[in-house]
Amino acid sequence: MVAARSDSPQRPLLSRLDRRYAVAGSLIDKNSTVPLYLQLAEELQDAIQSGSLAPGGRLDSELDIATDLGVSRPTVRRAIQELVDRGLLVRRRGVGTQVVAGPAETGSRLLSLYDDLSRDRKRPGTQVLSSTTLPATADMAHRLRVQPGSPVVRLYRLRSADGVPLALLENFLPATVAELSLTALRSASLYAVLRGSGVTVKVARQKIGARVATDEESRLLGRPPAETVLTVDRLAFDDSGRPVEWGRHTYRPDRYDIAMTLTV
Amino acid sequence: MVAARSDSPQRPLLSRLDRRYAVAGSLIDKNSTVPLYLQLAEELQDAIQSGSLAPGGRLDSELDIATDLGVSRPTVRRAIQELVDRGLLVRRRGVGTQVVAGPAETGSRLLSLYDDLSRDRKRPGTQVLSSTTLPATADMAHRLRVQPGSPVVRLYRLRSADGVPLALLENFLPATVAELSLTALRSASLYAVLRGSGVTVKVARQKIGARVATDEESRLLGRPPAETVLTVDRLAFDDSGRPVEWGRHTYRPDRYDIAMTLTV
DNA sequence: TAGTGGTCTAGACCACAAG
DNA sequence: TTGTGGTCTAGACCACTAC
Repeated sequence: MVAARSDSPQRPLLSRLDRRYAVAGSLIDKNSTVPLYLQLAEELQDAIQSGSLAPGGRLDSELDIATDLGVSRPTVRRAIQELVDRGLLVRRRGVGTQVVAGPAETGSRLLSLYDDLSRDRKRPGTQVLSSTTLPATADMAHRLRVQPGSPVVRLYRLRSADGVPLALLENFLPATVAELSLTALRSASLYAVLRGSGVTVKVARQKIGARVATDEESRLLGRPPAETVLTVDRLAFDDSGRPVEWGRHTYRPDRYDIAMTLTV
Repeated sequence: MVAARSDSPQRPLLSRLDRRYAVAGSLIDKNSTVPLYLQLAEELQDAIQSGSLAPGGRLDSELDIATDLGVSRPTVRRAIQELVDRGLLVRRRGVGTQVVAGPAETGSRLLSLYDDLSRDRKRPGTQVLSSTTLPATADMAHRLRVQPGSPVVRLYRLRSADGVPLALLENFLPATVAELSLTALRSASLYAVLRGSGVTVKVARQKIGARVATDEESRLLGRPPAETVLTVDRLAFDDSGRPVEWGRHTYRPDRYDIAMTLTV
């Protein structure tokens, strides 16, 4: 409701502002450790997803919101930009900011299958099929920027949702990157485990494709032979720009697809 | 080269700054219509992709760059943020900004297949197989936020690269959105044609999956029956947040995959 | 003409990492 | 302690849209 432009223009501007301002005090907490622009972004997202801000509806101007909330315009702009990046708002100069139509999609469904499943309340499970250290092939060495022959950890995991096999995850990591706890890997995503070891994944580049499953993949995924699989080939980098993980994943396309929001 | 921190710390700081400053004048043009932060972002991207800024290399601090170039720190921050979003740079507080390893990937490969192919110099071609207006089914009406039965344009196109069939593109648009020139569609992307009609696509939500091709798809794509196809199901919105296009696309996975960069 | 978002400035204080 | 990026302020001018 806050920052929602009234659809009844006959109501005086000032009283609308005043009414909102009375609520504004509870909106953002300047003493919180959470940045103001993130607090405001979350408030706006809640308002959109709860329907208080209807699709097609216009927000108040950035300056109005800033005045109402007692923050600066750049802070408001940054909050709005967050939601533009998430595909929930669109802006036009000379016009204003409007809510994008359609259902409020949830998270990314891009980087962590485990977290995706958790968010969808799907009860994720992980079976570590194999965990070995082997010398880097030329291909691995090239991708991971290590010397050929240097030790690389290979993880091979079967990810399931509600007990049904969903994906085969093959990952390669330079052995120098981290010691991995197999126990932890059963109940968390690889990136979460890495974070616990001080490795922060910041960027990933990936390619999505499709092909016919191998016999092994079909067997492990509990599918008839020669079915289709969705594939993801990913290289992840940490916060110093160094490659820390190369992943080749195959998904059952009858039970999973990759969702994303694009902004121009 | 500009803004590259020297790897030889014995060189005095001041002379490094002076040397860069001499170049700085040609770097950005304050009278250009191109925003300063975009000019700087392009300069930095060129420096990274040309190898002047090596993977793992550190940039000068934001304040140093701002001083050198004679712009404010927020402008420099915004330029750097652009490249962080593109997955070329990573930042750590207390440490600095570093270049992400790996080959400089080109564009998005996400929204416009036609533009992707052009960028890769692949000579894209389009055959409009069908262009009809039909009443909206319940499914179309729900997605496009129109009344069931209201007129919807259905486009069915075969996209090829260097003469080889690559993808089947089926699109539905509310007839009120735009008049589409079939001639223009043969030599441009749908979104480019829409833009010419005053419709600006700002946001799109899509799901990527895979399945076995239908007989018709196999025939049109010039493939044996029952091969795998990569599928994209997309809903696009214009700059007022209104749904303007629903697309169902199928790709030959042996000749195309979907590449993207993710940032956390 | 009035109002909107887009860009830019010149400061400030802070949390964090490293020496 | 020093330097880094992270956040925030309080202005300013502009291009564009709608009336």
